[in-house]
Amino acid sequence: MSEDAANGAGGTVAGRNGSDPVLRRPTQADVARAAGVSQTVVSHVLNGTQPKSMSQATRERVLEAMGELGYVPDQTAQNLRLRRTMTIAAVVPDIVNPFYGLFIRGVQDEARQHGYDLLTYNTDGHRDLELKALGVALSGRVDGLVGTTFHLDETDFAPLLRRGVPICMLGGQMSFDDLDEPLVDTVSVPDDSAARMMVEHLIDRGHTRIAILAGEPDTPPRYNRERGYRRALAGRGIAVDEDLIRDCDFNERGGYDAMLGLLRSDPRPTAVFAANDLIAIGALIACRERGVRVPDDIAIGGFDDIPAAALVYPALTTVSQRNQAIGQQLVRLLAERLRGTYTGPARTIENGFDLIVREST
Amino acid sequence: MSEDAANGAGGTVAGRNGSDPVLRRPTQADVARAAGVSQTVVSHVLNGTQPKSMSQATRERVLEAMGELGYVPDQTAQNLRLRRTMTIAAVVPDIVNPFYGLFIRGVQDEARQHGYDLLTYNTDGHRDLELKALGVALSGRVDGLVGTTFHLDETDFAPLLRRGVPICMLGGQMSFDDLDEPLVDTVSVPDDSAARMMVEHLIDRGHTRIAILAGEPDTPPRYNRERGYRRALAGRGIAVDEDLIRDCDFNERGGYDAMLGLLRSDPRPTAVFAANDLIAIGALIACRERGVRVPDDIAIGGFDDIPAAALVYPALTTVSQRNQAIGQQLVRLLAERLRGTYTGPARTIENGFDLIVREST
DNA sequence: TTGAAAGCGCTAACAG
DNA sequence: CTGTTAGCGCTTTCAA
Repeated sequence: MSEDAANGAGGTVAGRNGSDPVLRRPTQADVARAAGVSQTVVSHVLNGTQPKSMSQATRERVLEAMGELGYVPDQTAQNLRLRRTMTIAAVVPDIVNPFYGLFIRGVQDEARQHGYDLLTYNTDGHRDLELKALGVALSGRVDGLVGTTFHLDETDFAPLLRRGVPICMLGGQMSFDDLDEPLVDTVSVPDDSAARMMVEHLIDRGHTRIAILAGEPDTPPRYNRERGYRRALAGRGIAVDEDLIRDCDFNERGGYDAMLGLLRSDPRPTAVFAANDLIAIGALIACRERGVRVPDDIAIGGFDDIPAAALVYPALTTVSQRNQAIGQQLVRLLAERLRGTYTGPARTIENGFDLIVREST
Repeated sequence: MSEDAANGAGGTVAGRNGSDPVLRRPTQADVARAAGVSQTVVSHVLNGTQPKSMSQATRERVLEAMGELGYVPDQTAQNLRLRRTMTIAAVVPDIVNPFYGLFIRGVQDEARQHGYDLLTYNTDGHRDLELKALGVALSGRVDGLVGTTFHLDETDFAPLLRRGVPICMLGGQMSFDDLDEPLVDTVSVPDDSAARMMVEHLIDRGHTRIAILAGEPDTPPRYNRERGYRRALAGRGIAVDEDLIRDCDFNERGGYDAMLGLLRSDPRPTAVFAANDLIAIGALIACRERGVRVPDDIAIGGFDDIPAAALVYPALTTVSQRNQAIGQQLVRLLAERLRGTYTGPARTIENGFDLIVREST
């Protein structure tokens, strides 16, 4: 109502294709006109600049005009002018995977804490989509980047870094994790040590014929977890049977299919280490269907400690990555760079992990 | 390297607080200078405007300069100029809830299809956070809005609608769902009918003493699912025992706690309808702990068909909302409005649902 | 076939 | 205490 009147001549704009007319957003100029001041003043009361000097009367007049017009500052204009968007991007393979869902939630909460919005990208672990996600940072849409990628290396990140866009990644999954001098801040999850701990737990339970449902080939998690598996066996003097190392998709279906294959092998393994909980749960289901008792006939260990791990039957022994905390941690590192609080070389924070023994082993 | 040189005088800018110097992003002006043309021409080759007229030679020179400088158009400038951001916002209570995780994934995929990026907001079902999410749309950061809110009504959406920002919501959860003339497009999930179907299934199994773990008070899902529950009982001539209607949080903990309460009631219910799968899973765990067999002693039905529902033991009978499809559907509606392909009155699409009978009932 | 210039809405240096 | 002015990087009319 008052908004309509105050917009003055030409205050409305034709809706596209003849729908209801749409109001033009009021601008600072509109507010200034309504309050009888210059646009500058409006900007100043908006931003609280010139704290001492402005007269109380003017400020109130402006505030009132803003209220009447329903003025809301145009972020796109602020973004251009201030050269920042107060938005960060989070890149993950798949938000539906509870591990990344929790991770994103941590990112989200921490980002809000610092006043940042969050743009999310699912890459499904495909390089082209991962690159596309970097593109949004290159085009100035976001101020920084967190997340994890499977197929990017330092040269992919370089253009961003050169332009001063800070990047903080979930490490231990990055291809360039082995570089001497990391280029981006990372929270590193020591996948190999964690995997090793899990497999050693299996060995401690008396197993020697231990299979691994290793995940998708050519991905960092796969690589690191398999490495941990091999080291655990080697450390205890157990020979690796390559036939016990099985590829599979990182989800229930993958675990289910691969487990069926494993059940046909002779002799059967007495324990299996699944590269993530989704795989482990799929394996659990395969066993149940085939009448194989867990853990009596076969022990199954998982990885990630997603919420469902505690809920399946038998409850899954797994390794916790504290994923929500990782997301928060990452944003904290990023925020320090965005604020300029920290400007030093790349940092690596080693994330902890816990072996969580439940019923499946 | 070439980028450095080509930026020419003043091409670098001091990093904040003395870190490595950071390159200024090349602009169209930089490209124009390098190619010996005007900025206008650069813009034209970038956007393919003036398709016929430009000389091949010029175009190539410009393209080459772009490549050398590593030019990427500044989205914030485009946003301001074009008055659109190619970004939409998705508002959900909690992305960690698999129902919304899947929903978001659907939104994400469909949005990318149409060239839109996605800004996500978790509200935890709190009105203030829901309003904050609307704020980003008001400030011009996004071109449209999808998602679901618990505590907003038509008056909250009005300012956005007035400004021509299209909104498409997951209905059946909205407070103004009962309005004669809905103001926003909705994909409506008929919670009440679906809940009714579930409860009737329980009755068909011979149960008459049926409890409901109803979820959080004063939320639309709670309201609608409880209504379906009441109607099912009424329809079969079963009196409602108000003591069998229990509040709980929409998660496993809530289901667990409420179920323990229910197990203490005398006489015990022989079946319980949980307002979502997370609640149902919590209830399952409570039963297992107390040695109550499901479904023999108590049958449990859920709602949502999250992936874990098929994986718990016993596998959960539930009702599927086809949630990923809902997200896609919503974005499709939104995209039509953004493109101007559709400009008519608000549409409501009734979403289907399926009763999925597994082992828990 | 190309270029000059206006302006999207805002911030901030500077002048009065 | 308030206003003038110059852009941020881009698109798009209009003129040459």
